[in-house]
Amino acid sequence: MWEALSSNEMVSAPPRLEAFGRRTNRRAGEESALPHTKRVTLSDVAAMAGVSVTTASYILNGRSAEMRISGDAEHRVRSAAERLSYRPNRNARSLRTETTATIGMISDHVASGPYASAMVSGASAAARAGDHVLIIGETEGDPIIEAALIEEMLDRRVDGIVYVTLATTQVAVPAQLRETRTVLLNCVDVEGTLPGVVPDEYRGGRTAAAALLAAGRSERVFLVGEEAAPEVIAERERLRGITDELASAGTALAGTISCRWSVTDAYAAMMSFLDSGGSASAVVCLNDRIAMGAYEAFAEHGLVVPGDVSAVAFDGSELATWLRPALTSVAIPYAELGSVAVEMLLDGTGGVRRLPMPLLAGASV
Amino acid sequence: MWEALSSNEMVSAPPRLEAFGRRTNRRAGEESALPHTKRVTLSDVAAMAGVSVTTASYILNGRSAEMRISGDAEHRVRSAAERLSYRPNRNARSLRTETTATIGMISDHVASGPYASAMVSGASAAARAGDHVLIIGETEGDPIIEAALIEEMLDRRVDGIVYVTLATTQVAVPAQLRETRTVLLNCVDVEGTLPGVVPDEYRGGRTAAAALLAAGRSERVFLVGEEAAPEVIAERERLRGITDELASAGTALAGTISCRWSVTDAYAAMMSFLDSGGSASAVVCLNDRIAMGAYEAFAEHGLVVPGDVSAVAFDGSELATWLRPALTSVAIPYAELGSVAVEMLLDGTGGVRRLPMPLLAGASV
DNA sequence: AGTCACTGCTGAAACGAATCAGCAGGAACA
DNA sequence: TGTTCCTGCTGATTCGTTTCAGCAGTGACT
Repeated sequence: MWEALSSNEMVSAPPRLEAFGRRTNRRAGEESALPHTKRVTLSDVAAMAGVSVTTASYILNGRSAEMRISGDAEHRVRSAAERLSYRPNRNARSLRTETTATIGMISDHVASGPYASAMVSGASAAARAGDHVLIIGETEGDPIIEAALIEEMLDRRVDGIVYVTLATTQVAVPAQLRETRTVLLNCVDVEGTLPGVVPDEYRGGRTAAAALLAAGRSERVFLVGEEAAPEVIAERERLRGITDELASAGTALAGTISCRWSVTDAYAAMMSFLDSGGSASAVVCLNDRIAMGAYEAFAEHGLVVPGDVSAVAFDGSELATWLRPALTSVAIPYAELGSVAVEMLLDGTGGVRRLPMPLLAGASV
Repeated sequence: MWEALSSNEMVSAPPRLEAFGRRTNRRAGEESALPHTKRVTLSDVAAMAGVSVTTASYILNGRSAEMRISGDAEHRVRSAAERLSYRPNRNARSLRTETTATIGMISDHVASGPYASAMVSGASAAARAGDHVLIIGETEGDPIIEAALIEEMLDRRVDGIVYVTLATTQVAVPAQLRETRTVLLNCVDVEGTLPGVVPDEYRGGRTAAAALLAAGRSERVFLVGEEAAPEVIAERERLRGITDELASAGTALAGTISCRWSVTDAYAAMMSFLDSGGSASAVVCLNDRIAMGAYEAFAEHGLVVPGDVSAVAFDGSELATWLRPALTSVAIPYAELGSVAVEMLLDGTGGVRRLPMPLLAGASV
């Protein structure tokens, strides 16, 4: 019914498998030690099925209807591909199509630190769901490494780049990023043009304050944490949310206990606050570690959480569940941030998305 | 002195830059919206320098001496490349050379969890140092995803794969991994053939025990943690190290307080131990979280660390420094594990390397 | 004058897929 | 008996590199 017209004198009978396995070794004496054994190519499949490479390509790319390929040919090609366990060479395909099914992820300290690495796995999962893979690179905050990594990714013709920062900040992104599709993750573009995704810190702030208000703690509420650098959005927005929520209940923060965002600093600051006669009915800690430091200071002063003093924090890390009593914390949805960023990249969605920060209820309020 | 012989009728005078910028747009009416603007290719560089593509390639690959290229031609090519800011297309190069300067990293839960993500950044840094990039994929422990990811990476012709597990285990790796160079990270091959790198858990165990002995705690020393699944190496080796070290001082473990490796479980187990009249001079906790749970139980029983009871643990996570008093912990060198794995991959080193687990001294002993 | 070696390059063929343009052969129609 | 249309394919080109094999031109030597 059909004629084999393939260039290398093949006729209908499919050659034996073993023969094929070897045929692909073109040059003699090239049995490399460890690396890739020569893999099956499309032309092997075509030859085995007795069709042209063109036809095989159309079939395997699902264009057989459009190209009016007979069911017979289709079946022969598919089973040949199966028997040879053919897998297309992505590099060759990419060269031709200018798409690589690859997403670059450039971060400052995300993968290294334990805090936000869920962004990586969220992104990785979403990439997989969209039939892409993730190339990652860490700049360690060095602009030179950053530039090199971006070049590297552009050289590999990634389909897009996710640019991610550990802290929720405003960033001036390197100009090269505008050469490809880019989505910002956990940061926003100073110029306001690039799409991105961040936690909704403002509403998170309101959530935290609302939790305290619901428990009747509206007086002597202190904020614990440091005023952050101007490019850090998180602190400013959270504070705005807290203030607004308290105001809506006719009250306000009693003050700020200033400290860096670490356990030991928070412990020290809270100790000196308490030592000097300070008294709080509730504290809003800017992250879970600060809350841990505060807990330690409370314990040392015989203060019981939540009886004597309530605490809410931000992050929703595992640490919050480890403390006794478990800490009520407004969570940063890291994994979701990562996956949404990748989805936006693949969809082509624009604008800045703000993801809700869910309240992780503990027993500290 | 030289003649321009390039195929497209170019003569010596380098054409204007702008002309080149456009020349590469072959088909008309193809100004795509966002994605890659057509990039400069090697033939653009060659044309501008008035040499053949071959010559340009040799020069830019540093083979000019070997190929006897004149300094003049070399200079012209290099400056053309510079002016056009030429960057080679990695896909095209990979297609020809069968090497991609890419390393695949397949993990079960490494990137997602906060614990071991430093392995990723260690690997990423080492990859960068070796002029490679890292493609990551998370299997979430699912063998189907795992197989798909490995295929994906082989399709992309990675130069090698780092196979990493969250827990230090013995694994039976998927057969496909043997198609490429593979290094195991934080796990060892059941068959014993694949190279890999793991923490030296046995010596880590000795280190932990030695720290207690040095402080004079040799009696009533309890192990806290659960007997792990048989494929988990960490627990068994640590225990062997602890036992041997104590034995060398003529003593032995007083017993095991069994619990899962989490804060709450450890707290509960330690509480019931203490409630039922148990008494320890020291505890060896199989990880930092267990120690945190133990701390909480000690505090509740009015026991002071290290006065009443000493504690050492394993992991060396940040948590150890957050506790009061700071926990003495035998650290898992995650970042180093990651970088060593990549280096082994690039070097071609074989065998299983065991990295020392440094003692992170706190104030708990 | 003829051979030779050397210098400084170049043409063309890969690599593995995607895709445009077209071509036999048969059926349908005038 | 042509012409046209449809079916079911295929050849050749392209993507951007690397690299093998070879080729003019020059000077040195016999």
